[in-house]
Amino acid sequence: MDKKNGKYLSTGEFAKLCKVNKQTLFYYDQIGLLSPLWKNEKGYRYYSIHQIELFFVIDLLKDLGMSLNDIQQYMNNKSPESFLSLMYQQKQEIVKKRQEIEMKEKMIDAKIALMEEASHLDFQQITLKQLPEATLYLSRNIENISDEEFVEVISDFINELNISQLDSGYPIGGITKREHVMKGEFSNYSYLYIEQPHPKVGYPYFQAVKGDFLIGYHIGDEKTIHKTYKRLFSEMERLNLALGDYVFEEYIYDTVVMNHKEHYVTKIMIQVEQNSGG
Amino acid sequence: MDKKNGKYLSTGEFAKLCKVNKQTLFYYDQIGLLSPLWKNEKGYRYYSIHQIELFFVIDLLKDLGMSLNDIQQYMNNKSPESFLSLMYQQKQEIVKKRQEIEMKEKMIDAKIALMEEASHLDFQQITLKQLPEATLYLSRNIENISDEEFVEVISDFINELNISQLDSGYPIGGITKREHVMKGEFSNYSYLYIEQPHPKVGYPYFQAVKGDFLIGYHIGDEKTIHKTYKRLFSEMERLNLALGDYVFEEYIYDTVVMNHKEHYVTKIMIQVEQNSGG
DNA sequence: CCTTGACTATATAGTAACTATATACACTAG
DNA sequence: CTAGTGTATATAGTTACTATATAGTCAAGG
Repeated sequence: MDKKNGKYLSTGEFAKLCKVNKQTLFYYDQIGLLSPLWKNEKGYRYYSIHQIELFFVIDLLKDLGMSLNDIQQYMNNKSPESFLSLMYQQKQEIVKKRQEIEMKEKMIDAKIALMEEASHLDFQQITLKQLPEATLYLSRNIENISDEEFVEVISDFINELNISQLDSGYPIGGITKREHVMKGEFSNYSYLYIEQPHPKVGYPYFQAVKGDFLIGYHIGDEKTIHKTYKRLFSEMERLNLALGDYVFEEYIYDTVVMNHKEHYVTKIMIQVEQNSGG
Repeated sequence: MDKKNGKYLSTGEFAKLCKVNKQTLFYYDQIGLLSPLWKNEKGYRYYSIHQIELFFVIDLLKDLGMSLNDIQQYMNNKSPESFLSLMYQQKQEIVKKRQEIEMKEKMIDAKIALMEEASHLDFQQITLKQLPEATLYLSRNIENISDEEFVEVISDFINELNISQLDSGYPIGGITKREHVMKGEFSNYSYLYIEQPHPKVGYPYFQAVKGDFLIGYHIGDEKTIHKTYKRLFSEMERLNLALGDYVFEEYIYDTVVMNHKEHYVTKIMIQVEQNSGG
């Protein structure tokens, strides 16, 4: 693997092989990270073809998030043993990175699915649907809490999602109990939730009640949501339906895709039952 | 999902929730990427809890390699449609990223395997082994080429590895034909090669001849490799073996783990056959 | 022999996206 | 009313390049 000791590569040639800017190699030489095997009397740099391997390792470590400084620490202290232990370390790093990327890919998939679905919806329409069982991750109970507590809860909830890698990319929703809805406290949520399309085992999930839901959409600020609830209630009456145990609310369009509150869209899913005395 | 319109978050609180430096939020405000919902008369910033969603999307896009400038272009031009097309775009990006990471993980695995193996070797030992079939990716034929051509070939080879994602992390080796070895031209390689432990389909591979190999290690500069060949040849004579069709050479320890050429280790694998007139 | 063009070099400044530091004002608890 | 924590702005520093300006080198062609 060393046939042609005679031929060395100029900075330009070596840069092309490494697929980097020539300036980058000047820089690496300057900081002493990767210097050419020799310089001629005019200061011209000449790299050996073997140095490409070294560059590739530097590039790999860089990609894995190591700083040039840390890489240099290793390079000043090369040995098969230290390289091996470095590789074991980087193996752990890359596994974490891969898992993060896989999660982000799922998040993107979820956002695409949500947006595609939304694009085919008529927000004026009120529909009765039997929803399939979905797995939800819940916050702790948040009935009747104060503003400060609410912020704390949502912070904790988001932290849990981060730590346990449960941010599926689906919106965070709120669950309101029948008793609060009856009193007109539409936004007195009992729980926050996030749907888990690929549930992991070993976490305390809330299995969403499968069942019939009346689904409608509120367009505009949350403050006027009672109007939409009113429309939904009349529809329930028309269809001879009774309010079930829970109502689910989630944003379809929010600050991520809309500039003004008037254009936000909230999906309201009211659990319903056939009225006994039909 | 909007219970507590009353409570806003200060820069510090919001930063904690986003898991970033407070300064970063100042910076985002300054460049107009993410500004608080309102500022009070003293200049204090107040963020809505909903803005966390926006931050998460910014963070996601940033992780996927978008510049803050490009993210801002989107943010100035929000709509469900543009968000959807952005997500489709980013889906492609992340698939590429995932594949790259998977490849790098395999490279690290390969380097760990190689280093582990090497650490258990006695480089003085000459051994006779039956090697299992391995899949190799070959360069074009490079017999008797000039220095300049050699550099060109190795450049092309490395480019192919990059383009076709065939850099397995295994060392690049050289194959010498019997006829050149007989003439003492140990480094007049006929091909360069790289082992493919997880071969992809649809590429023109060279299936390494399964067979018996005499394996020895050369320590030091490639220039003195004839000495090691001499040792190997006497061993072949002692064992009554004849030279087979090919010899494989690859670096075990090189510039990546050693500082001086005297410590480089080259593995020499000579294909052998039982002498007919034993 | 001279010029042209493509290379090489150094030195310096600019870039993105923070990050740290210095200084000053605000608010809350004891 | 002061100490401690928070907020703000302004400015400088950081990493890993990247671009620009200026100048020397070299080989080929006229």
